[in-house]
Amino acid sequence: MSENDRGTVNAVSPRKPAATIYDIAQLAGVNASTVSRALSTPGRISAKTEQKIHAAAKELNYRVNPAARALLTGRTRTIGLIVADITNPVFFDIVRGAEREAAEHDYTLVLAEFRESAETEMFTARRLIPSVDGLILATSRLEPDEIRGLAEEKPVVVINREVEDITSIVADVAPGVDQAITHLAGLGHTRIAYVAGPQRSWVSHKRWESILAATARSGMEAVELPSEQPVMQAGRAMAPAVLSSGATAVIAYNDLLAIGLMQELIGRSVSVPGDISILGFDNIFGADFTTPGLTSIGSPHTEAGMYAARGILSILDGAPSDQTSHEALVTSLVLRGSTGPRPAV
Amino acid sequence: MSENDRGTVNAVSPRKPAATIYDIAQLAGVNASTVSRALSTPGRISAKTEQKIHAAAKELNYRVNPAARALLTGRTRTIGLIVADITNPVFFDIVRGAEREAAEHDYTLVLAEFRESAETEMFTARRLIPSVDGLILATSRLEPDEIRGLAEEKPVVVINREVEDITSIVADVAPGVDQAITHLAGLGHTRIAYVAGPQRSWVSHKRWESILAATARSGMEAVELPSEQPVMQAGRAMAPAVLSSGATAVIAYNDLLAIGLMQELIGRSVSVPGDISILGFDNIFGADFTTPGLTSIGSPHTEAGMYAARGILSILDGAPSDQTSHEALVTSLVLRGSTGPRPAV
DNA sequence: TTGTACGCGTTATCAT
DNA sequence: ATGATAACGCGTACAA
Repeated sequence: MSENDRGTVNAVSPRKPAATIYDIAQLAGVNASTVSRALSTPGRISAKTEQKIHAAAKELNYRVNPAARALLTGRTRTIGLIVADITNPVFFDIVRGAEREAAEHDYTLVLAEFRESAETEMFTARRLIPSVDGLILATSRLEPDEIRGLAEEKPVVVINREVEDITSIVADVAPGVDQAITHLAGLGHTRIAYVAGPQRSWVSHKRWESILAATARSGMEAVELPSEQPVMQAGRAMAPAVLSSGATAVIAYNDLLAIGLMQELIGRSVSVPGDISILGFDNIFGADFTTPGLTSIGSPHTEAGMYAARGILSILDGAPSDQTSHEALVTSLVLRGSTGPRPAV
Repeated sequence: MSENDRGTVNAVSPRKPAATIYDIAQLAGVNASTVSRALSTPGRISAKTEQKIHAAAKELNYRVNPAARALLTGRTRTIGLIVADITNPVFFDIVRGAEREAAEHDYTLVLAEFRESAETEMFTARRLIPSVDGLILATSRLEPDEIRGLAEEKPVVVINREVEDITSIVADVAPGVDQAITHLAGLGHTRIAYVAGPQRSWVSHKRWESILAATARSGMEAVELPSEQPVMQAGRAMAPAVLSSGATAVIAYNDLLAIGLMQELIGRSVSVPGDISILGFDNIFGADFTTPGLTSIGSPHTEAGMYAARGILSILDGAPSDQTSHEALVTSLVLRGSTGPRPAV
């Protein structure tokens, strides 16, 4: 019954409570509303009292209470970013870009990862959406309708996906693929294999279509080889199919597949790029760890994250949300050692 | 003057405002406070009205307004994580662990990156601290006093660093190093080189001390070689020093150094592990991209992030904040192909 | 068991 | 130019 009963309270709060505008008002000898004005609408106040108020604020180490402000304004100055897998190297550049752009505009990034089903993703989105001003979905497995539903509550931007009525950030694959095919054509290759990603992957199809178009333009042949999963092990497993495809250059759906394939080929004493050239997509962290380094068609992931955050901010500023803005977001070829001249027959 | 003047407003808010407990109260025909109780203190309410309220809440798709709750309770259910560099592979596992643990307890992770000076870090911390319940500093360059100052406002936990009076999460290097040295001893090595990290790095010294102790115990020699920066290029530059050191096995301060060194050695036709064995620290993403794969002394980064978040939560629950809790957080050896028998002389 | 009333810190609308 | 006051949504002590 004693006041010591709730020992937990004491243990947490030798912390001094944060100063409020009332504390400042008292210290500066003015009204709290004057303090608020001095701090949020500078210039509307006599220079002298403004001085005093700022001095008092600094002395008390004042910073606004975001909750109080949010309660009134409805804005949290926070952007949520939901990714499937934080440790996927494709994502941390996106995270970085979004965080950078947010911080630039004095916004804060809230990050969440869903590792399971679309159900988990929806759960996560629902959990986050009340506390953010907008939501970025970096690799959503949600249905278009679900995404549009979220967008009715708060601004939503998707990355690497196209959803009607939703702002989406997608890098244009064509330039990078064109560079890659031109590069390979210049090296004398005439038959290309594409190790595809997951059947359901919209991105994988886009990449394949782009390759088809570019090879056709260069008078080359292209063949698509289905793979199991976009991971290294699956890449290794593709070696036989690749070897029997007759292709002298392989483009894999992503770098992990490419690296696995390359390791397996080298393990079988197939020279890369002597006997076969290998390219990946994404230019992930570590693509330069391999020997030879992996030539890759890279997307500007950081920029994608930045544009996504910027998209949220501009919707908050009143822009329509259905504009797809891939402009200025293009892939490009990153040349390393895994591509070389077509072997003499 | 017309009501169309503020066109921006219209553009943003075809969005329906979120439902409040008042909306639920009206729909269920009860008072708002009853709704609040039904939702936050289940059981204190007649089963029948509780049913009605929950039904109404579901129908209106109600979720609490975090700002309102935070204003009242002083808790945001949010944990801030500040890292120097999101794209450093050591960090995303930390991020993942912290996010996972936070989500587990219905907390949300706020992420911020400072890429510059300690000044930027302090600025970032100050920006974040009003809106979070606690702060994790993953690689702080702040002075101990600065960190303690932050800890006066909100719970603070540091990772990979020890600060007096501050909960710190540091993996115990010894077990991993012991395993590594035992492994190398078993392979016949007797002279080890340590390619050190930055002079000022507390972690690098710890690693060196641990190596010294372990090698002494095994009757081996160890020599420390200073490097410029913990990056691949610097690792490449270490090749001559390593070769002239007389060591048959090298442990690098981190995997990037190790990979750079390995690439350079292989480029000089030095066989790895035939002529020299190489180990790194951290077991980063991509350590298996190299040929041979890099043997590395790994830390459980995900767990570190989890423990850090858990530390914040337990301080919030009333635990003292000065307990250093490295228990159960130990390094271990991840064996790959870059280590092998000592070459015959 | 349920309703009433107040306060959290801030901004905005009045009035002075 | 500045002070007084209401309002944001929620939780809770108190009253009924």
